[in-house]
Amino acid sequence: MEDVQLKLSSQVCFPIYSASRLITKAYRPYLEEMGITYPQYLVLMVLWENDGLTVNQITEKLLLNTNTLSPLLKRMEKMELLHRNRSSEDERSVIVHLTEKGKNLKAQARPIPENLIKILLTENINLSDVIQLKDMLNEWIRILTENDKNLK
Amino acid sequence: MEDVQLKLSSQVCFPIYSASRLITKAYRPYLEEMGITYPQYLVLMVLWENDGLTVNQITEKLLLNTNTLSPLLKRMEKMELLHRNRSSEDERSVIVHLTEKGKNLKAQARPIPENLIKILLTENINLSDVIQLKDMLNEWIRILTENDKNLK
DNA sequence: TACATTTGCATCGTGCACGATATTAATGAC
DNA sequence: GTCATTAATATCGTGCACGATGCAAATGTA
Repeated sequence: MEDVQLKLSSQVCFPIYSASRLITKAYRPYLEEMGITYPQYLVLMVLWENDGLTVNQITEKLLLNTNTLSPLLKRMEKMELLHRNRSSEDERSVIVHLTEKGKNLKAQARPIPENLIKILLTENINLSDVIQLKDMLNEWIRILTENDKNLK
Repeated sequence: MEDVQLKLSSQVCFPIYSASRLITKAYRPYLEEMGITYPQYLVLMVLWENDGLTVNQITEKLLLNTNTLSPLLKRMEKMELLHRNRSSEDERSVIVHLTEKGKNLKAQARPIPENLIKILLTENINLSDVIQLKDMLNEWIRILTENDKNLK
């Protein structure tokens, strides 16, 4: 059989793509209770850890551009999860602060990671496998981010 | 530091999400030459391997639903990459066939996987690591697909 | 053979992603 | 100080994803 490389089953990118979608889907029931989506949950995690970041600082942490984040933050502001204010020091920057409602969701989110990992850990995959996978993906992210920068 | 689990850096789902987006982005320059997107490339790969599948058979291979695939296939038909015809045996089914144009793209796509893997393989990550990662993700996909089915 | 159920596909609405482009503020060069 | 350049966001258009819903063909059941 020729063209083995063009077979879906021999590709590594397709499993990453599918796993990403399925994981987002697995999060959905938990996040739905909180009235948020997975990308919104990511924004909240960033702000729970470090409130008062600029839009640009959030883009760097989530590896998303402003053309994705601006409308997303706008929706979250409308949902009263956060405020957006121009920085007085640099009028170009927009600083994002959590509202009380946004802060309070943290308590509700606390059990989510453990619930997810419970689904994923099986007799075939243990925690050290997961950590190894995380490290490997982070190395790829480093490479791909670098590669992307060089194309511009 | 409490709430370590809610820190972005300690999550494994976020690297999968980011890596997926970055990989799609890395594919883009190659696919742009062919005038297609990554999901369209996936459909082509499925059909190159096995032409004349029904929409349902494609959804099973790509783990996508018809509400994603129907418009996608419609766009690809408009681009003259494939034809969609109702099955005469089962009038509910739609059978998808590649056009000559769609078939011919295979030659152009042949070098893509190798180019991508060249970017990803480094001194820190070798081919057996990649295969291990692929196997692990496929196991997760199996679990998550099962988990998703149980919720319905 | 009626009729409820299931199956295969499509449509609709919403929310990402992201390239391209625009806008305004800050910075740099002279 | 003037003007080009850069930086920080925002907007627009297009293409996914996906839950919810609709619809017609096939299947199952009494």
